[in-house]
Amino acid sequence: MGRTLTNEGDAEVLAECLKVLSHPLRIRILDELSEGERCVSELSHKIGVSQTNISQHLTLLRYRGWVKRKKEAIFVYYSLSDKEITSALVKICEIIHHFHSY
Amino acid sequence: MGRTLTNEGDAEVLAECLKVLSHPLRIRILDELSEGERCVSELSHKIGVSQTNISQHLTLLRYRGWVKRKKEAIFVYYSLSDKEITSALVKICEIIHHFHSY
DNA sequence: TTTGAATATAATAGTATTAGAATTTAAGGG
DNA sequence: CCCTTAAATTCTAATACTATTATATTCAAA
Repeated sequence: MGRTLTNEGDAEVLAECLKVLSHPLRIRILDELSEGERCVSELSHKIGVSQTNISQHLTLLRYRGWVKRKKEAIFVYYSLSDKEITSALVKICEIIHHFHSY
Repeated sequence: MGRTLTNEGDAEVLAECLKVLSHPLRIRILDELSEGERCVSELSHKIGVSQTNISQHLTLLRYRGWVKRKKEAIFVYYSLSDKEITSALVKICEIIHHFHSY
């Protein structure tokens, strides 16, 4: 088995991507969206944090390509930008799980 | 497909684990160690950052269970605490890669 | 066109991370 | 012992993150 990453830049980019996932709220948002699209207030209620805070995290997730936005009347619905994100999360979960039996 | 995480606590723990991996230097350290065990000064030279800094990140990686330490004479050798960490990194890399074509 | 609900933005403040400098500990060779 | 090298620790300054508060925007309904 050779080296995981070919050049230095990859580590930077990978780290940045992982950092987006390294927040409990963002994980829970993605987790919730894996069930289907949700509007901000739904997420806010279900997860139990302020609308403002949810909105900020959604902005970051959208900016980094994890979720997409759909405005409908007065509501804004968010959903996973890719169907496979759910299984990706599951896989990452399992991998981490394998080393840290929590 | 159901929910990714069963309860809230999981998101916290998963986030903490991912946070450890969310730093370019720590990724490069794990990457380097996937080739075999290395002492601190080797890592410092290869990666090109100060011994102090490498040492700090190694301490974190060890504390969180990613690497192990072996003291030999005046040197301290670090290695992956689990052989499969390399393939885990590769997998996570591929998963992230799939969404963010970098 | 005023009101109220849903969302976003801006500014702030507190906290956490990080890197670097200096210091300390540990070990071996003279 | 003293000196040197390797590594770890401590402290500090700078920066980055996060949550909160307050304010603004958007839209629909009355």
